[in-house]
Amino acid sequence: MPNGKLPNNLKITEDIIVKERIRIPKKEALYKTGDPFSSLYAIRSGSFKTLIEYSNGQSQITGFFYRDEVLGLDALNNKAHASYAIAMEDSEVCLLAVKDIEHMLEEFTEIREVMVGLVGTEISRSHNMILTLGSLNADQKLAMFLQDTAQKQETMGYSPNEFILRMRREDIGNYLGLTLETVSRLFSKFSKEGILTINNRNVHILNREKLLAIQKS
Amino acid sequence: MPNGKLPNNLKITEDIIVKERIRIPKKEALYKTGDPFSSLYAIRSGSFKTLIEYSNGQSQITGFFYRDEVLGLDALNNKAHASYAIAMEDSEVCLLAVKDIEHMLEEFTEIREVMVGLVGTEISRSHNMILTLGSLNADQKLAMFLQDTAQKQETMGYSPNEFILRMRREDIGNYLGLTLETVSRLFSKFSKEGILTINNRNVHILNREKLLAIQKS
DNA sequence: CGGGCGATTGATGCAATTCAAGGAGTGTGG
DNA sequence: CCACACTCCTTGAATTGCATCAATCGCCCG
Repeated sequence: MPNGKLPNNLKITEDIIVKERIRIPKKEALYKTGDPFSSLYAIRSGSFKTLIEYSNGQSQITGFFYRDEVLGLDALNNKAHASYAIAMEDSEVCLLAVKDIEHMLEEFTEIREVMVGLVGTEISRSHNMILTLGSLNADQKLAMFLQDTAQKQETMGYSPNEFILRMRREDIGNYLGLTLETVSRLFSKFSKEGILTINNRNVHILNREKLLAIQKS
Repeated sequence: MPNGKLPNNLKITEDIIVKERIRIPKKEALYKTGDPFSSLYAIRSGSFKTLIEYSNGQSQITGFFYRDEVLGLDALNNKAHASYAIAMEDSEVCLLAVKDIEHMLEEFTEIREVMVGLVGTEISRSHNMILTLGSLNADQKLAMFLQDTAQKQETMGYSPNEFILRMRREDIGNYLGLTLETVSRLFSKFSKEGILTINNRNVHILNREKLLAIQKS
């Protein structure tokens, strides 16, 4: 499970994991800070952003999530969500209702393994984000973001070199610790350098080597 | 378990958790990137920093850890450590040898609860770090760091307002995404403003209110 | 007591932000 | 289906927060 995905062969009693689907319209919240930890959520279609609110009203996006990824682990700590999950487009999720997560872990080896994988993935994802925010410059950050997005596209079975961004410039900037203007300028710069073309939110990566070079510079 | 601590009442068969202590001298590694996931480590005395190495040779400190905190969760993902843990002073840790972590989880409800707590704490700690790195300015970052350190001191039963920093200015800077010079200047500035006194690594916080105000500004 | 690492402080530079204006795309209601 | 409004994006110019470069100081520790 390299990317926090649930395996397809997961067949669990419905009493433990309810495969109920729910629809979340664009811009609406799947969960909010303080919501009790009642479920994990596997994305079946669409995409989400997760964000933390800071006490002065600002907020920080902590991740973008796509099909087959799992949301909600931030509530493990104290049984309440510590962040918001907002749909970036009309989306569908499967509820993995956790009536009692300890109970669930007790019963099924399969679930245990899955949970350890999911949690491990989230930890390493977060550490990677700390690395990005803490030590990369703006060019490197955006290059990293694009590589990451490309890879997620590929994982979903789409072309890694041609995709639609689901979020605004402002969100990308917030996520990377930059302003929306800087993000926009970087897209223009990368475009001039022949690394990609960008029309509104349609990205076409032309030179992945160069992107990698920037990221590692 | 608000802070990733192991409860004192933890009594588990030695076959599962070996309470063996090992000593790690200052500057030496408890584990390195790539080391197989053989144990978790509970700090019994001393302190550690954890860091990720970036492909170009730079590194990013992801956390500072003190007595009763647990290290090693970064290996959950793929059974190998993704970071370094380096002792900042002569330290002692208890090995929580994980011969088979799934097996361990299977046997003991207590361990399951502890693990969920530890893992949840690490996730929320990481998210908090993303928030700090992504959206705070230099003053706010250092204020946050000092508050955090003060709180950890208090948790350990020491005065939250008077403590010794175990790391160099360079490490604080690296951790916060700043240079060592900026950190030094900020200490001087805070000192001039009567927020604290600092002599070398001895910190005395004089005005915690002001520190909080900076952090939330 | 001397060597060396760590910390401070100053001068300068630059990357990214801020402020500002205009343009382009999207959706909605007439 | 068009017009208007609104949100999002781009680009330029000025500003600034933090980094970089550099010199000196001072505290340990052998």
